[in-house]
Amino acid sequence: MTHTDAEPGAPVALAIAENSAAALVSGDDTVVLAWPDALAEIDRLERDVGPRWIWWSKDTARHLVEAGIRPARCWDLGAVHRLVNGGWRSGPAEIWASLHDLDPGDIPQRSPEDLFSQLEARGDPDDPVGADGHLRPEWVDGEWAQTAARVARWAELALELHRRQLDRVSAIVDRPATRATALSESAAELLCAELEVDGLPFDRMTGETIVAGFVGPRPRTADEAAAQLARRDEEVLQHLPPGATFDLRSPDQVKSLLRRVGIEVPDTRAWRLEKLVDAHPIVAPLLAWRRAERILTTFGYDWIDTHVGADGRLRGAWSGSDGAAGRMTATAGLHNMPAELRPAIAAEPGHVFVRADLGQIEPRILAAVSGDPKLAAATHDDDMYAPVARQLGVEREIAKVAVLGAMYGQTTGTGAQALARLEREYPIAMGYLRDADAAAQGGHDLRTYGGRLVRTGSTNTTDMSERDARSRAAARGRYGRNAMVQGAAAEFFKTWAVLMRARANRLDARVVLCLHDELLVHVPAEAGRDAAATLDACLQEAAHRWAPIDRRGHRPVRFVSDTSVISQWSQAKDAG
DNA sequence: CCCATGACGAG
DNA sequence: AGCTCGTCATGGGT
Repeated sequence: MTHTDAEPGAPVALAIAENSAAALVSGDDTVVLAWPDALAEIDRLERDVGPRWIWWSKDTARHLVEAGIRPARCWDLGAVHRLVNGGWRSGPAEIWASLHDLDPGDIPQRSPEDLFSQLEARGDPDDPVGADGHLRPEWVDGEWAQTAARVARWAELALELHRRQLDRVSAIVDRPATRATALSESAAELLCAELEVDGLPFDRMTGETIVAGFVGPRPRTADEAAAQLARRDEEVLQHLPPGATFDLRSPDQVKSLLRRVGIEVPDTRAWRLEKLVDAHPIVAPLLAWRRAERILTTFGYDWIDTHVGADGRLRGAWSGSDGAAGRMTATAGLHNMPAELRPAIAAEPGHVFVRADLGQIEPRILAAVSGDPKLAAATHDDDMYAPVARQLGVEREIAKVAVLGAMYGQTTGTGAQALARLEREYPIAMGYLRDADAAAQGGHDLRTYGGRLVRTGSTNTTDMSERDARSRAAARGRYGRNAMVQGAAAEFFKTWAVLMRARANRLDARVVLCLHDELLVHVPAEAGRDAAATLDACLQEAAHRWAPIDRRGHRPVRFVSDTSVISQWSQAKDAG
C-alpha cells in the first residue's frame, strides 16, 4: 500500500463515494479503494502516520466517524472557505469559484429540465469543469461519485484547492492567527460530525414527564388531543364574555382580544405583556398558555419522537460556523432547549457529565483582541467588572451595563453616562469597537482577530427615507461592533472545544454539546475528575494561544471557567 | 407551495 | 441594553 512514506501532518486528500469507493491522494500519488475495505487503510494511515486529511466538507468526516475512526488532523475546505470569505454558502462550487477568482454570482444552477434532457448538452461527464470555468452542477450533485476515476479526480481537486487556500490564508497578513484559525475551524467541523453521530444523552422518561407537566399526558387519539387543546384555550378564554372566540395562535387576534379588555399594545411579545399582568386577569393565563404552547409545538412529544433515537440520544445537524460572526449552530432545538427540559439531559449509567462555561467571555475577548492593557489588567480578577467599576468610580452593575453596552452598541439607558468614562479609561478597547462600528456603517467588510471575514454588505438606501437610512446604518454599526467581539469569542470557544476533543479520547470522553460558551462532556464516571482537570487545562492552552505569557512571565489576559462534574445538565453551578 | 412576519427559546 | 441562531405559527401572496 502507498502513502507509507507520508509524514505526520502531511496532507492526504480523501473523497468517499458512499458505499462504493474512497480515493486517497497525496502529492502525485492517487489510490482508489473499494468501500468499506478502504476503512482499514484509512485507519492504518491514521494510526501509523497521522496525516492531515483534506476534504470538501463534514460529509466525508461523517463516514469515518460512523466507522469509529476519529482523525486527529484535518483541513475542511468548506470551513476554511467560510472563514476567509464570510457568509453561509460553502459548497464545492463556491469554493472553486472563489479560488479561481470567478464571480460566485455566475455559478451555474442545475435547471429542472436538465434532469430529464439529453446528456450531451451537459458536457463530458468525466470533466468536472464546464466551459464557463465553473464546476459543473451535475458533477457537484453526484457525477463525481459514479466511477472510481471520478472519485479520484474529486480528491485530487480537493488537494489542489487546499494548496490554493493555504496561499489565500497566508495572504491575510494583517491577521497572522488566520492559519491557526483555519485549523481549529476545520477541527470544529469534524467535531460537528462527531456531535451528529454521537448525539446527546437524553432520558426519555424524564423528558416525557416534564412535557406532561406542561401539556398533560400524551394523547392517544386525535379527539383526546383536540380536547386537551380546547381545555387549555378555555383557561384563557374564560376571562372573556361568553361566546367570544379568538385564535390564541394568531398574534393579530390576540391583539384584538386584548383591545376587547381595554389593553392596547403594538405587539404581544411576552416581555411587553409581563408588565401588564395586573392590568387584567386574562394576561397571566395568556402567558402561561404561550409557554405550554411552545412546549407542545416545539419541544413536546413530537420533538422527542423525531429527534431522540432508540439508543436514547438526541440528535441534530451541526454546523461549525454560521454566516455572520461564525458561531456554531445546531438544529433539533439543541441550542434553544427550554431550561425546564434540562433534567432530561442525563448521563448514561456509569457515566457523568463534565460541564464548564466560560466566565465573562466577551469582555475578556475584547481585552485580548484590542490589546488594551488596562482592560487586560481587569481580567485578572475573577469578576472583571469589579476592577472596572473601581476604575470608573461607579457601581458594579453600572460598569457591567456600560461595558456590555459598548460591545453591543447600546444607544439608550443608564449605561450612557458611564460610557463617556469608559472611553476615557479604556481608549484602546473603545477605539477598537468604534473603528468596527464606523467601518461597518461605511459598508466596509471586517475581519475578526482570528481572521474571519464579516460581511457588512452595503444595502441600497436610495429609496429609503433619511431616517430609515440612518437607522439602517446605525444597525450595521452595531452589527459590526458585535460581530468583532462575538466572532472572536466563537473562535476562542472552538479552540477550547477542539483541544478538549483531542485530549478527551484518552479518557473515552466525548464532547456531546457545544453551546457558545459552554461545553458538556460525557465520560465514564471514574474519569470524571480527570476530564474536568483536562478541560481546565485545555482552557489554559487556548488562553495561551490567544494571549501568550510575556517576557516577565505575565499573562496579559486571563480566561476563567466554571467547571463541575454532574449527572444531569440541570445541575448547574449553583445546584451542583 | 413559497415567503414574510411575529413570537420565543437559548447564548 | 444588542446581536445571532432555529422553530413553529399565521396570513399574505403566487
